[in-house]
Amino acid sequence: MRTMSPPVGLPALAETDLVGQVARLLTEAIVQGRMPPGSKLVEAGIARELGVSRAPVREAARLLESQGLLVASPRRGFFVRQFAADDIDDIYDLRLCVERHAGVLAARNLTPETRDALRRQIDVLHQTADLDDSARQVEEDYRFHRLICEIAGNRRLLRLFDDLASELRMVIGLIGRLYDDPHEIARTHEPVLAAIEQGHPERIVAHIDHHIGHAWREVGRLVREIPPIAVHVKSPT
Amino acid sequence: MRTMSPPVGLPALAETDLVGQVARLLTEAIVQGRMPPGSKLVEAGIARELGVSRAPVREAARLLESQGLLVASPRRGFFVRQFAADDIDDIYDLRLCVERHAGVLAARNLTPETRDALRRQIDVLHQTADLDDSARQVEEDYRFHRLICEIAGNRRLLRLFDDLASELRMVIGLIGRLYDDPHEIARTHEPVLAAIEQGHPERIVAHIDHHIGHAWREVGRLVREIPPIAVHVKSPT
DNA sequence: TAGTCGTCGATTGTCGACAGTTTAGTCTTG
DNA sequence: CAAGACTAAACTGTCGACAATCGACGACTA
Repeated sequence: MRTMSPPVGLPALAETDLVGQVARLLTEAIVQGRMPPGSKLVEAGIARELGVSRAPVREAARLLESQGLLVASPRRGFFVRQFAADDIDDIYDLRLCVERHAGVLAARNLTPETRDALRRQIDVLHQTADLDDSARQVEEDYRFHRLICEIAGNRRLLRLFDDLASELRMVIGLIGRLYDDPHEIARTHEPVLAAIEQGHPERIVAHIDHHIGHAWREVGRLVREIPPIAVHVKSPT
Repeated sequence: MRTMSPPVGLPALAETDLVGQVARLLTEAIVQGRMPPGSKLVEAGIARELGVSRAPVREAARLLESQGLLVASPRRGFFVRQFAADDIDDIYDLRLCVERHAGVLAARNLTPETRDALRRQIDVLHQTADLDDSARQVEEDYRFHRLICEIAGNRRLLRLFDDLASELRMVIGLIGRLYDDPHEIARTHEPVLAAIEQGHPERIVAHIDHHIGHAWREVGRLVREIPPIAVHVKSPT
């Protein structure tokens, strides 16, 4: 009798994963603000819109639930997660914790190739700054930070970063525009990279603290300014 | 003026959340090693055993998938996650990152009550050490570390800790017994608490590093000793 | 008129069924 | 005897259906 070989993490050849596709679409809709926080996810509606039955939609919703983008309220359905000011603080606090660590690890693993990748991404940030495309700017910003986590070489850390980023994208999306001066933001990434190249843990942490701390304060301020997050949407509590 | 039904202390009616119950049972079975890593989750089997249909089982499986306890292999089903030595390193690395941060935050938020709670938990650890109940010992150990994360006051950080703990319990469960001298382990928690009471971030980090680093090396060694866990298991019983 | 109760449409939770795929076991062939 | 082909059983992915429940609205009462 042969032992059945369990999955070993190779990229699935055929992307026939319906649940995965639905999950991706839902995630997109949520972080882009098309499904605002507090709004109800009507299973039948989504299913009809996508031309599938409710089963895959519910399974996808469970994935997002475990990821924190949706909250399940028994017998009332799934609702898009709402963020209070506390949540912003929790997220940024954790992000700070994660990125500090990632920065130190990245410095340890840095190769000429990965260093160039980081530099190129800063170039992209500068180029994007001219486009006046806020969403794109935020996206490229995250890509830089994500690169650091990739270089750190801890897959679980990377996944955590992605989860946090989803939530932050969602918050930032509903704030509207974030950057007053995209070029300024692009520049503030440079000392972070410089510190990583130098390799002094203390300097790395200090610069990351400064960089992310700034975003934290900025987002926190905006969230507190616009506390009534809309809306006529039905909330689960 | 609105006449809301005045709260009369009724214990929120029994959780009829079938999916949640199934998820809890599956989690338990996995971390206890009754469903060994690599084994296949046969939906119909689980469903029959629990007296439900496959739909709730699949939804529960999606929750565990997003949590990392199961991996989905399209058209082949769900499998209990397998851990390689790399995974152990990733998990402990992240845990270290998280607990350092939690320790510093906990020191900042420490009150007489929370300090006493930590002390009491160390007492429990010493008492449990006499029982020669390895599983219980591991559980109480985690409870101490979890307390620190609770005191830190970041809900997302706490959830992350719980997720990591699930995975670690699973690994430790299949290693078998971990503690040579439970009393020794209990004692090693004391300097951590002392550092938190003192409140010097550097001391806190240093002691947590020492404490968790020790576990990391120990578990890593054991995992490398028993590398490939051959799986002939087709379905859990 | 404010608050409560009853009714009805809308939605969720769960189930059983079916088609298509994977797996295990057997047989064939070089 | 090993490797490959073939067959049957087992399993997954998805669907549609149905009962239970929720939320909204209007009728009723004090």
